[in-house]
Amino acid sequence: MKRGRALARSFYARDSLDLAPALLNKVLIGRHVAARIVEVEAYRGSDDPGSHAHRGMTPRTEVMFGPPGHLYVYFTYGMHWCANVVATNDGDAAAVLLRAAAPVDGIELMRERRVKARRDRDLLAGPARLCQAFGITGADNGTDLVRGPIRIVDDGVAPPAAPGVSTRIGLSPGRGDDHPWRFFVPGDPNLSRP
DNA sequence: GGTGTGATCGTA
DNA sequence: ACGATCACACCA
Repeated sequence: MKRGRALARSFYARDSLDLAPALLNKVLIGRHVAARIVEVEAYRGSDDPGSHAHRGMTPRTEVMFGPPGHLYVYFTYGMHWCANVVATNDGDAAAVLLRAAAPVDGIELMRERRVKARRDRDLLAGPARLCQAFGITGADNGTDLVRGPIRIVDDGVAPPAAPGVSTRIGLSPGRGDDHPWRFFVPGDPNLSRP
């Protein structure tokens, strides 16, 4: 399932606000499926009240403070996994939440993993749905995106020249919900919100 | 299309 | 107590 050139460590080694839009239209590959990233959100550290890392490093957020190009996977609402790409923030935390993607390969396997999806556009439209379709769980926390088993590759499709930008989803008022740190491919049918 | 609600448990 | 959510019911 080789669909393009693997992203090098240097690609991830930048601020999350810079990395986030650059990840649009890249291809996430792993566990016998592949999908084009169409929606992301940037999270930062001590200066971002919406981030898990806002109050400093804990066992859960340790990976977010580590080297770039690794997965930060967290468990939420008692039942869902969500995946982030670790960026760099010079000793502070930085990561990009993968919020939605468009199926590229292995769509039948995605349907098997996402039995509750009513239609194909629901397979990857949301951070927890994306993880379910890829089989990503807490066991993948801290794994290296450069080495696998989950990778991101560039297949030649450039990020949108003018990405959609909005505030982040799911944050309580006052928790950095006014920062325009969500980026998406405008008009893509697989977005978590239309 | 939109809104409202319950599920379910690790983290702080 | 509360969540970087989802599925389903219901209304439009």
